[in-house]
Amino acid sequence: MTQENFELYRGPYNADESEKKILAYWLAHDFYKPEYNKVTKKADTVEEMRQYLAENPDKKFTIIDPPPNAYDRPHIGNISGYAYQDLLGRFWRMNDKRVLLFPGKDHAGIQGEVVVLNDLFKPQGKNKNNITREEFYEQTYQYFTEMMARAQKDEQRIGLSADYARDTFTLDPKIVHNVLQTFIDLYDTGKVYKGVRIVNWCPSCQTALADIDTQKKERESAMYYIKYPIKGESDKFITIATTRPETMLGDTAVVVHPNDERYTEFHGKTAILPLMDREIPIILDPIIERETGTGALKLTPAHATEDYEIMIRWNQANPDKKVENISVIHKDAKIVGPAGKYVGVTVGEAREAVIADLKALGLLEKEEKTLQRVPVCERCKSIIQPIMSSQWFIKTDEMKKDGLDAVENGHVSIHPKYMTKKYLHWMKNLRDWPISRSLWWGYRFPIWYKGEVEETIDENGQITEQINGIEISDFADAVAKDLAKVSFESPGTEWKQDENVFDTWFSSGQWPYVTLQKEEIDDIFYPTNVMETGYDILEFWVSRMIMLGKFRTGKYPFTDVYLHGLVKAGDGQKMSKSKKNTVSLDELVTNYGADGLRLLYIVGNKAGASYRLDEEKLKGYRNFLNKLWNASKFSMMNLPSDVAEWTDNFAFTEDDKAMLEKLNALIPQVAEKIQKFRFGIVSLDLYDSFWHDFCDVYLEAIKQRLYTKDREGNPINTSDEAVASRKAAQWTLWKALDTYLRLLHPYIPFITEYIWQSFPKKSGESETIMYATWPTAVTVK
RNA sequence: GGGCAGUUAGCUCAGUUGGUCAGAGCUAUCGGUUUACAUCCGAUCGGUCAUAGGUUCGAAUCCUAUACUGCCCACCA
Repeated sequence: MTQENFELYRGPYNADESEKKILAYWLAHDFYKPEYNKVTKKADTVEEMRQYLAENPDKKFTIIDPPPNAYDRPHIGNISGYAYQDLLGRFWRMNDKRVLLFPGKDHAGIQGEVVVLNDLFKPQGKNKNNITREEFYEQTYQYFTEMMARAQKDEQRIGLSADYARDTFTLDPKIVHNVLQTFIDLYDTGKVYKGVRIVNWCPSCQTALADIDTQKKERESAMYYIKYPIKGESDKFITIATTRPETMLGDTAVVVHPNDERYTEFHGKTAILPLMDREIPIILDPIIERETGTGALKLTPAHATEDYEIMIRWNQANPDKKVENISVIHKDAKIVGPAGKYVGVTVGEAREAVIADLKALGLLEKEEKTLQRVPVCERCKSIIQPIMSSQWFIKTDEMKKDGLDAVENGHVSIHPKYMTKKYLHWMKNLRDWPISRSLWWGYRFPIWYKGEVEETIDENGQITEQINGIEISDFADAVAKDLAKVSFESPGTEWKQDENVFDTWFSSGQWPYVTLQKEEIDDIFYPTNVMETGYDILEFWVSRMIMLGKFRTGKYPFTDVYLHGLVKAGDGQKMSKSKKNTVSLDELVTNYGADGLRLLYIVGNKAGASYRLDEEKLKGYRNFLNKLWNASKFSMMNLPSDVAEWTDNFAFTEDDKAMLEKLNALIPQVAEKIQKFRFGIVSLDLYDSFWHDFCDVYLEAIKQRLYTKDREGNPINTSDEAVASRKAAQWTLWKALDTYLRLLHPYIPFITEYIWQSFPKKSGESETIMYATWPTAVTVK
């Protein structure tokens, strides 16, 4: 690569063109690899790197880049993360560390599946009913592979100096195997179990949905007030209010607030469930709002999420007076179980019949019109039925201890600090983690059944599971009866694999070590140093990485967590396609340069704080790049090519000394603040110092000393004194610009590299500024 | 309802161990420059740092309360 390619052309700085040239230069070398050896100026072998880092364990710096959704180009928010990750990487690289930024792409579970069903399969007239699971997986994998290549280009364009040769997809076979191994380890150590739990069930898609996969829809509905007689007191009733009267068939209790005087007389008594004539206890829970409805809640634990929670709470506090749950709605949204004459009809039909029968009995006190917000399936808009279903869980009681220990005892620091409270609050309230999802796109459970698995509801409303027609009490029972196995491979042709896939967070929660293990460099780079991500996934992702990392490797996966704020649209609103306030990455990079955009992400911003995509600021940063460009051109017009080699005692003036002193103060300040994750704040000082101290003050002050000709072209400054003064100014100018370029490189890598290419350098100096060393103070005499 | 933040010049925001911290950029007004600068430079205007108490020799900075704003979680029987 010759210098002609990087000449300081006339006119304003053209960021787009210049950055593309620099990117091509970087990518043509091994600069992004931690194997790069700045002494030999080529990449070591992995073994040489291993050796070197074994002898110099403090010389490594690792960030695992959060993998964005592979099916799309990274959005403005993902890109902002890269700016911070890359800043840290470049800073430490200049500070003599072997830096590994590890890129990846996520398969994105349910979101990914929805996208391919709409964008890939629907246009072909295909859906999950007319293709096989294998076809689906194969085509989707192919589609994702193509999309990932595109996403990688965007990462490169923003300047992320990641080791792209190691770019890894979450469904890479090696990763899959390793993630499944973790599940098997969890199973072997008794930390995973299959249990019955309430889930959001979509009767149309025939799948369980995570809360996040549901939407709320408003609809006209009626509130029914139903009188439940009190046992042994024929003239007394307790009235409940409900919008879903059909669920009363599964009622197992009535709940009131313990301090509600209206119901004190019923404490400990029993109500008679109308229509079913079932005796149900009246229990207490302070979560009940006395003003809502009648202040008395009918409890249907099998078909209402909150009721289920109340039941769990009550049963834990009252083990001797446990409340049952009774299922009366099946996966097809029809009535089943101990529901008498209503069995077999749909939920809607059951509602009408129940109301009619209550009226006939005189137990319907009144009904009122009301607006109800019902959960619907995000995909097909069907109304969700909460039902009991068998799901896989991870026991979190022990992992939770690790999760707390990591942060409470300072093994992992969270920036900003106040987010620690969010984390601990979430961790303390953590319950067992349901990890199965009824999807096709993801890691299928390494669980095999000998025959079909069926879930049925018996005459008592209890879920029972059968394999090949044989009833089993739980998974361990199935294993004991040789009806189920945990294994990577199929145990035989008659065995069928569990239909579920893992929750995406189960796999991405293992990302720091599975990536490094795939490359067989985990012994070198694990644990990593920093996890840099958005604060919105602190609980979802960071916490899981900490717990699973400790479980699987015995070590916490990183020491610092930096949480960036979210980028909002120019109007201060959250960016979303539906609001039409998104801006394309291409547009921003073309107009302001990747460097300009990086400055927007970083300058003046702090951890956890959101900020807006402000065009005015971007223009300001573009001007800054142009200022740097012009100041550099001016400097080089006035610098002899051998200035870097000068070592004389210079005749410094007060201006020179002031400039060098300013830099001496700035250098450690920038380094210190970056190490404390305060790089956004200190960049203001750097920005200001360059523009003001260097351009406005120093450059203007030395112009008269630099000139060798006047306006008419006559020689000036020819005396010995003037020559010595010019020399001091030239050297100071060179030293100052050299220092600013280095200090600025982690923030604006492209333009600093571009200038560096033509900048006078000492012999033996790094060809790329990426491996130039962080500046040190100059002694001024 | 629970949790976490924010409230500083017209606008967007800095100000982390309480003592040159009352700031930056943009905007506005005025002046200058064009042998680096789609310009750039200099100057000016502008805030009782949400409100009320408290701690302190001293508080934008710590504590309490109040009022707004935003985000996350739960829920609406």
